[in-house]
Amino acid sequence: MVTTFTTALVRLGHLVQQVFGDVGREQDLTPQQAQLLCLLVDGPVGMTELTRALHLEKSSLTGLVDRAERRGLVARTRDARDRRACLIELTPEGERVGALAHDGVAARLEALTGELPEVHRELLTSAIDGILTGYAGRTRPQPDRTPASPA
Amino acid sequence: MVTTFTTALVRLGHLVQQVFGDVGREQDLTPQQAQLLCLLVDGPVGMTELTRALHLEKSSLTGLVDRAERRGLVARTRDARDRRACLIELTPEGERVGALAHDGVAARLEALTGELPEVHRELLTSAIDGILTGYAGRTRPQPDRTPASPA
DNA sequence: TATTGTTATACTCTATAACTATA
DNA sequence: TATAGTTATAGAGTATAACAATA
Repeated sequence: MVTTFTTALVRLGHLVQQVFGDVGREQDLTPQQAQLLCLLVDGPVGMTELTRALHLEKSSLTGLVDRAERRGLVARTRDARDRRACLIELTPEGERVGALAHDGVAARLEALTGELPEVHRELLTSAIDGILTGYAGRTRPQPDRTPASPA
Repeated sequence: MVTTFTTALVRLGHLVQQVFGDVGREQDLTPQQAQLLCLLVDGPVGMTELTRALHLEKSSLTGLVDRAERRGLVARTRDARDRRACLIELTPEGERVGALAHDGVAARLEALTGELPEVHRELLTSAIDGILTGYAGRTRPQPDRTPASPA
């Protein structure tokens, strides 16, 4: 079915988006809201860190958080140490929905990959790890036109 | 850095989205337009087939094609055999930009994965292949609540 | 009747630029 | 001055429902 390695990667990317969309729809969340909630299940996160994790401009994130707050899923709290900053945390309802979304994504991906031998899973995990490390930092804000030289 | 396999898959999926965004930006395309153009580089495709490939409602696709058409990147042609249907094809400008986007995505992904041993690349490719086969068909339109039984 | 695609409508998502408040 | 976040604005993306044209 799939021919080249890069084609496989592209399709996998689409699949992951689709999974977030499908899972989000079950909880009446947009894919973006589902991703946001999944990021917050481990505890409060600041706006700046969220922009990096979601690859969004800060104003885009403001809107995303606004809508999630309006739906009663998250809350802003001022950071006591830096009064410019704020932390985004899940409300009780956000915790509930976020956990369902998080587990839903994990369950779907587990179901899809459950037949892979554990050895392969570990191998692939570390391989992906290396890929991710390679792209770290080279995101939009830096107009870096040397994609082939990691130096 | 990455702990679980599913987490790795999710991050890899986000990376692919990011690559489409970065590449698209260079050609002044939105990520969605970049994906559309990449799908059309092999030849004209009908609307219905595009909705499946992009996982969009038909009305959403109408808008996406409208905007791409307004930018002179694609053109609609009526299907002679079925006069309800139409085929979407790239304009000369769309061919140029689409090829740049397509090659840009491939180049970035190749650069990121170039250091992986060929054996791992093949393993990852076939693993993704299996994953994709598993999810095929079970998309939004069918409210199928049995994710574990491929029957 | 069913299918292909569009239109109307209402949100959501996103970026750029300008701004406020704090560091 | 620099950083954290918001506001204003404009455009793009998306889904639902109703529709037209063709099969």
